[in-house]
Amino acid sequence: MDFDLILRNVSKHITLNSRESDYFISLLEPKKAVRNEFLLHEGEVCRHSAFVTHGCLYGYTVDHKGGEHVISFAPADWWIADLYSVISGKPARMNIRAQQDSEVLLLSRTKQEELHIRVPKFERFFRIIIENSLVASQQRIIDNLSLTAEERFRDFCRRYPTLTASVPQKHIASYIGITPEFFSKMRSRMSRKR
Amino acid sequence: MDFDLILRNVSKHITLNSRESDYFISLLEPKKAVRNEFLLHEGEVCRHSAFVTHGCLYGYTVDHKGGEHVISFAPADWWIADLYSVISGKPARMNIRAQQDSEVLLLSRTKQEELHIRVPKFERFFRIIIENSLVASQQRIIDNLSLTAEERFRDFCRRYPTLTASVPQKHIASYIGITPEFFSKMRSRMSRKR
DNA sequence: CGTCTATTTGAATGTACTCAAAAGCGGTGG
DNA sequence: CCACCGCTTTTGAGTACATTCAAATAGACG
Repeated sequence: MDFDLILRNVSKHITLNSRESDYFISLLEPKKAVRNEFLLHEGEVCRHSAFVTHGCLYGYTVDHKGGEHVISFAPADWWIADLYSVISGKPARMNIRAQQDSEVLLLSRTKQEELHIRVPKFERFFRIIIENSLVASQQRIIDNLSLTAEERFRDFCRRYPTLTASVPQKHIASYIGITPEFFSKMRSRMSRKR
Repeated sequence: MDFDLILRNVSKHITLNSRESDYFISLLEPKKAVRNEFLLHEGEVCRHSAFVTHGCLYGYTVDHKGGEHVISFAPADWWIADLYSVISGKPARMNIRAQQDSEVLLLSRTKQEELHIRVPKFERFFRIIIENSLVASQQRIIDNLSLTAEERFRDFCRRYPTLTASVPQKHIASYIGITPEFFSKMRSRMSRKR
């Protein structure tokens, strides 16, 4: 069933009875996205969080010189959203796109708030999810400040072995904060040395 | 009173009656720290979140080459902790120190969990606090990837006008991700140009 | 005052970027 | 099934932004 993955994801942190599960599922809106389709364009208000059940999405921003910066990858079993926009109701700064044909479950902020009221355990669930994201986000800041590009790349490979093979190199380059050209040179240097 | 600031901080997101306020306050442990005192050493387990009532703390990591990287500043009315360590119970990667003589209110993770159970509203409070931190943290990643050092510095001045004057330049340099030497040159270049 | 740390200045260097162009690769249509 | 088109990756030359190391100067605190 399509909802198995998300229910297992939720049950890592809180325990639901079947009424609660059913209610939760009733709030979710399944959606398919084909390769390269946008789930969110910069400038729109982001009204949903997306849980990925199949495929992979990614979020990126565009700077004032037109450079694209990949902020996050969301393979199956991950959540993705422009949290800034979701929280504030202001236009998103991020674009969210499907890297491959993908399927997601959308949870609107409105329904999420209902959920918090009807099943307060979910307040806890999302607190924990976001705590973990914050830890990861802070670690990424530390890594960007203290590691070389090569070390950041090795780290990326260790942490996301699946992604390393399946996403275009230029997206990995962008994620670790270097240009695709430099990334290519770095890789050939790395393989030459060992 | 010493607890006014934290109660006003809490009331930005949830509403407490006086019994709840009193209970909350009873969980807090006031602590003074003199200039340069450590509240947390890297390697220790971080068991508390600290709310700053007076003064200013900062958190930094040390990389394998001995370089220090300021991760966050916490002036009055802010929270600070090594969240990674608090959540996981593993040794902290961060050091937390007082920049000036400061006063904080400590909330241990254990008591925080009690609090979540006895007054579930606090689950909501901390979710919101952490959501905001995550947004800020992601924005910092974006800025580090897309802005020049000079732009990051201007941004820093806009966002933390108070800190700009009161913390040593080398800490600002570290926070925005450059060396103190380059920071100094950059500043003189900036003032020469305008 | 004197000491210690923070800041400034300078010269040499390195890491990563830009721009340009070639090569590779995948998907699509004839 | 092959040829072509567009996009990704590679390669190279020149450059810029920021670093390192060393030393001088300035500030803060006891």
